Amino acid sequence: MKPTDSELEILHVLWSNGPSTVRQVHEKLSQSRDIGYTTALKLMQIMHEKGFLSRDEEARSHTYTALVSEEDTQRNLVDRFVETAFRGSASKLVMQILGQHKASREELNEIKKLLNDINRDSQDLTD
Amino acid sequence: MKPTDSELEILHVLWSNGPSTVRQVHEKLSQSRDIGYTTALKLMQIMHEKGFLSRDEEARSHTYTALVSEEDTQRNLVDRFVETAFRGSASKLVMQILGQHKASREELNEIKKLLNDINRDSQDLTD
DNA sequence: ATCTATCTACGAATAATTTCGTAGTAAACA
DNA sequence: TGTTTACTACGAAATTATTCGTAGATAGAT
Repeated sequence: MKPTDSELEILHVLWSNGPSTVRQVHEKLSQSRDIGYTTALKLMQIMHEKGFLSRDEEARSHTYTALVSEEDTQRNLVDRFVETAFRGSASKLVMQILGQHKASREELNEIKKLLNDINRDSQDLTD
Repeated sequence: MKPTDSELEILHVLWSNGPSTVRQVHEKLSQSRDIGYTTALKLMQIMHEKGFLSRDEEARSHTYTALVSEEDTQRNLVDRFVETAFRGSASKLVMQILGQHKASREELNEIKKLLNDINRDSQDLTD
């Protein structure tokens, strides 16, 4: 299933900080936007019901852990996004980004390296 | 403003087929999913209110035209998507797609060409 | 002229998301 | 021990998106 935008915010916190309590997540979210504590709590409870998070109820303040990996989730989101926004053309999306100069020179070089690796397998024709 | 998924479907029809009536759009949408005529009508009326579409009311069946371009819209959507799903890292998104082998060899070569053009301006270091 | 098909407008039901207040409980502290 | 603090659970309001039915008007066909 697809996490909502708010749910993604929470997943990002858990992915970078590891298992956390509601308070820890709320503190993090508060840095970037206005959000009440019980709002964060409710969201995490719903995510638990949905199976996105596991919950350790040993301590009074429960500790939540992401059950979905960042990679899998992003793969899923990208698939959907390519479908709805680019009618299935992943390369059109890539071209769109690269054309916008949204990547630094280092990043471009990294991407190019990756491309070279891929092309090595399948007979590169451009160079 | 951000078009919803349903609105995007309609925009795609108008982008590829040009100005169309509700009936024409509905016929196209019906090919890929179940949707009532008045649902399509309502969606297009709302999109008109939101400023996504213009409407020619000369004839009894109104003709709608997209007021936002495919390029601008996709740029916008990509920006949002990179922000919410990849915490701002466009290159991570690109790597994700390329790593998935979602592009054909021809597409990969096209992308590589584009990268070469970009690098030409800013002193390529990888080759 | 009447009937039928087609169109728009509009209201409203449904569902999903986001938000927070309140209540109740347990821990920590004074 | 009694009070304050921190936590969960729950209900519910507000918002947005999606859906379609019905009503009314207009054009075209018989």
